[in-house]
Amino acid sequence: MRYRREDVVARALQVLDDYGLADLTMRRLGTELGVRPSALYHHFANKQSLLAAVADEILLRGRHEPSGAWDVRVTGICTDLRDSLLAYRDGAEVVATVWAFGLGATQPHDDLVAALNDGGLGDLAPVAARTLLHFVYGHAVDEQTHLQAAAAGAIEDDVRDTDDFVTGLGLIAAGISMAKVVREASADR
Amino acid sequence: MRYRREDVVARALQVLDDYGLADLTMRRLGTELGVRPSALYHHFANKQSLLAAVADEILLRGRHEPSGAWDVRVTGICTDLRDSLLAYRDGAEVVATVWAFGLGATQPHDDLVAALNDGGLGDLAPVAARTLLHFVYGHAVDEQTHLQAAAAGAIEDDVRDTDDFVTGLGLIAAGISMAKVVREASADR
DNA sequence: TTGGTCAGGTGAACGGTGTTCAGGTTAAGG
DNA sequence: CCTTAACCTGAACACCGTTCACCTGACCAA
Repeated sequence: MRYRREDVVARALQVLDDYGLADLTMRRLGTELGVRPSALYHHFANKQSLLAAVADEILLRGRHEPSGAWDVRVTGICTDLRDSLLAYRDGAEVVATVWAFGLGATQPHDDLVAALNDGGLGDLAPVAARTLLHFVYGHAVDEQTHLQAAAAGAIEDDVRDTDDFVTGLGLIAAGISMAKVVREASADR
Repeated sequence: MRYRREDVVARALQVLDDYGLADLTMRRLGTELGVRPSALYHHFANKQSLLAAVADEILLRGRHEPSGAWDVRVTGICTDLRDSLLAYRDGAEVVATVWAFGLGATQPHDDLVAALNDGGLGDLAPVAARTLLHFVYGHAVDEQTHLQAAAAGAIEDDVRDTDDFVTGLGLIAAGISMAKVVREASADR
């Protein structure tokens, strides 16, 4: 059996979901495909590139085209992003890392900037977008970490995290609305 | 020469600052101290514990006792934390990871919750504190990553990041103030 | 002064990791 | 059919964190 790039990515995503990021190793993935680890380097220059492709695949599978008013679109992008990250084991860490290293996973950022620009945020749009992303990624990583720690020990609250996410997101959204008002008021001067 | 726990931590912090997190290995640290790697396990149960001690040391060295009105204290804690993270190479990633894994680095969180409680945020205090932390950690990690990428390639903007930090922090602070007002208004009902 | 205790260190190994590379194999297209 | 290129092998390299039986030297009580 010979594989194409997309086959490897799909299998990597499955290994990630089944065994976690720590066990997503080139040897493990090779074994899973019935192939030597070195064969994987015909599809990806290194492991980071593989993970970048996995991150993009995670985002692609959970993507909803943003629609509606700019502010509901902003919160929609964030909650959809969160759902995408939580849909696969360690998904948040993978996507956050890839994004931080600038190797991919730019879709959520681009969508957010577009929505914020439609909202008239002007040059505040990029800052606001990154602020939102830092929150979503940080919260999702936290949630997934504690969720996995709870799976091997004491029981933790589950529903709490969703409320926390909505509340935290609302906090930032409120700050953005406020900044928009201030911006427009100073533009009238 | 025989070492104590604190000596090892100090040296680890120096290795981190000089060579980065990737090169802060048990073997490297051992060599730096003129000691076999196995000797380090007399001071720390594992590498994670070592890193936790390093993270706490980073925070301790940059710590300023919070003072003033609750809201200036909140922004003060955040900017001081950012300064602490940026004071050492890869400091942000180390502290953020230790905090995420729940192995230490709780001081900033505790300080924030205290300040927000003084501000009458009530049960919103923990959520607001974590939202602020996610922003500070995320922004600092981003900044340090791009700063290091710029050190080995194209030139990047430096001052921009500080402005972005202040702006983003202001966004969240505004959201918190707004939530506080809403909270107090609904309490009058 | 002596003898014991124990924190600190040694040396060697174990099982893992990402990555490289010269060469073999197989499917597809002219 | 034969060539070409994509795919894969096998073996090695240089690391990594961690464990464990054993040694050593400073300190303290007798």
